[in-house]
Amino acid sequence: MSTRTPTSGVFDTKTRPATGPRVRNRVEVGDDAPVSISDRSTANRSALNAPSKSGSLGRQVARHLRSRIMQGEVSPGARLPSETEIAVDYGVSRVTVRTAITLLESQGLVDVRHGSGTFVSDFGTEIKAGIQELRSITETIREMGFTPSMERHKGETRAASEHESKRLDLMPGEQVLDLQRAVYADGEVVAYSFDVIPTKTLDAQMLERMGQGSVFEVFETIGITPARAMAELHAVSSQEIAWGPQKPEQGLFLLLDQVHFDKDGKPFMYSKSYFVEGRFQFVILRTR
Amino acid sequence: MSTRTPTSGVFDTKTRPATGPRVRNRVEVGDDAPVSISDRSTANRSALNAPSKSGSLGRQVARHLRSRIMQGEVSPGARLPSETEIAVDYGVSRVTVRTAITLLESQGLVDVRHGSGTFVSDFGTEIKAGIQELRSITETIREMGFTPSMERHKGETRAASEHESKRLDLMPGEQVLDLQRAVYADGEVVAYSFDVIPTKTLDAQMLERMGQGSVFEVFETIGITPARAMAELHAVSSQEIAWGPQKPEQGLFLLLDQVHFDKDGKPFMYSKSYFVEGRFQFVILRTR
DNA sequence: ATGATGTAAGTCGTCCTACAACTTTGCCTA
DNA sequence: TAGGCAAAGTTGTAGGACGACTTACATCAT
Repeated sequence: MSTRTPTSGVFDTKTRPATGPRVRNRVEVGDDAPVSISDRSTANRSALNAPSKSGSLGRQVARHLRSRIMQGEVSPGARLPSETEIAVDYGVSRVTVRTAITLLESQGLVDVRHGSGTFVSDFGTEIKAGIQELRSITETIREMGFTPSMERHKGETRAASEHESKRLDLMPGEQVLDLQRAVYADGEVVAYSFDVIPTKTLDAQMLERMGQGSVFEVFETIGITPARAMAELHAVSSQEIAWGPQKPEQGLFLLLDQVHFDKDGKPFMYSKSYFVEGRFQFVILRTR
Repeated sequence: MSTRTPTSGVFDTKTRPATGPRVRNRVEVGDDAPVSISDRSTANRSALNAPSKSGSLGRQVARHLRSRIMQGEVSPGARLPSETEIAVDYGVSRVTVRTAITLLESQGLVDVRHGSGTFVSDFGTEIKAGIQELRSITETIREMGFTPSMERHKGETRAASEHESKRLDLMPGEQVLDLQRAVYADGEVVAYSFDVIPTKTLDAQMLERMGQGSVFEVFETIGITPARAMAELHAVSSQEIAWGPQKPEQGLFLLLDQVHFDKDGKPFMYSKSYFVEGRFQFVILRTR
C-alpha cells in the first residue's frame, strides 16, 4: 500500500510530466524486475503444488485464489490485483489467470468490470453454504463454523430397489449398502441422511469404514472422485423419516434427492438427505 | 437415460468420424474462405446480433451455443466441433470461444476433455429447470415445454415492512408494490408468487404494467437488468399461502425466498415464490 | 492371425504479443 | 466553476505458436 508517486519528474519542460492519474503503486515491472523463479514476485507459484495439483493450471489458480478470498485476504467489494499482476505473481500467463477468474466469476465469487478491474462480490463469501458447490454435508457444516458429527442408525447390505437400480444404472437385484445416519452440527440434528452405495466394487473393509467417517473420503482412497451430482429438491412432511430423541416435531424437511457421478460420468452413490427445516440455511446464488 | 452411448449424434451438418485422427474428409472450411459476413462459414456470426447482443462476445457465443445445444442440435454425449472450427464458424478468435466454453462447462452443460474434445454433458440438457440459471418463472416454464400464464390476485402499494426494508436496503417506511399472483403451467397452478418492488423509481404506468406480463420485461425497459439473485430455500407447510379453486390440499410448498440485484449490485426486488410440491421439479447440478 | 508398438493427426492447455474497448482520474481549458 | 480532454490502467479480443494429451491406424515382431 505504499503510495509512491513517480516523482522522478525527469522531464518538466512546460507540460507536466506524463504521470498518470491513478497514484497506485506500480511495480515498474518492465524495467528493473527480471522474472526470477525464486523471486518474491512469484511467491504464489509454489503454493499451487501443495494440495491442489489436480486439474488444469487455470483450475489450480482458481482454487488458490478462491481460498485466499474465502480467508478474507481481500475484503468484499475490494479490487483484486490486475490480471497481469496476478499472472506475474503466480508465474503463469495472463490467459491462465483469465480462465481462473472466469471460473470464479461463474461461481459468483467475483465481479469483473471491463476497464475497471475484478472485485470480490459483496455476498460471494456468504455462499459457503451454497448448494451448487459439490461437497459433503460434513464439509459444508465445517465451513459454516460448526462442528459436524454423525450417528449411524443403520448400515446393512441388501438388494437394490427398482428405483435405485434405475438411478444407479445397476442390474436388477444387485447388492447395495444401505446407510442411514443422523447428521449433527454442534450436537444438534440438522439432517437425516439415507445413502445407497453399490457394493460391487467394494470389499468388506471398505463397507465398514463407510459407516464411520466421511463416505467421500473412502471413495477417494479407491480412486473415485466425485465430479458432479444431479439433485432434485423437494419439500417433505412426514413422521416416518426421523428418529431418536431430537426427532423434530412437525416433521418438515427439505429433501435433497441426488445421484453422485464420478469424473467419467458413472453414478456411484444415490443419497436422500432430509434437512430439518429451519436448522440449515440453504443459499443459492443465481446468475445469468 | 444415462446409457453412455458414444452417439455419433446429430451435430454438424456434415458427417464426422467418431474421434481420433480424423483424416479431414470434411470440407476444409478454414482455408479458402475469407471472412465474409454473408459467407456460410461465418453463418453463426450474424446470429449473435439478433437477440443477444448484450455482454461480452464470449458471453454472446456462450448463449448462442447454449441455445443450440438445448434445441438438440447436438445430442448428449456427442462431441462439439473443435474450438478452432467454432471460432471460424462464428468469426471470432479461439480465445473468445474458449471463454464461452469455459462458461458452459461451469454450468455443467458440456464436458471438456484434454486432447479429445468437448462433449455435451449427458444430463446437461435436463437442467432446463435448473435453479442456478437466473430467469423468470414464466421463462422457465416455457423452456420446460409448457404454456405459462398468470393470474393477479392482489396488487397494491403500501409501506415496506422492516424485514423487507432490510432486504431491499430501503429507508424505513418507504413505499413498495405488493404483487401477489398465481402462476400456471398449462392451466395448472404450479406456484404462488409474492413480489415486493420499491416504487421509488417507478411511475404509475410502470406499476400498472407490472401486474400484467413479466415483471422482468418492465424492468428491462427502464434499464434495470437483473444480474444476480440471492436465494434461500425452505420447506413450508401452511394453509395461509394459496388461494383459489386449485389450492393444494396438503399445503406443502418449496419456498424460494430471494432478493434480486441489478448489475451494479443494487437490490430491486424481493420475492417469495411458493412452488407447490410435486408440480414443479427443481433440479440442481452440483459441480466441483 | 495376433498382439504390441510406433506414428501421425486432431484437440485442448498454455504462452506470448499486440491492440481495441472501457473506466477512472487528474489537469487543463473555456 | 463547470466542463471536457487526455493519459494511464484495466479487461476484452485477436492471431500465432507450441506443448500435452488422446486416439485411430499402420507397422512390426511373435
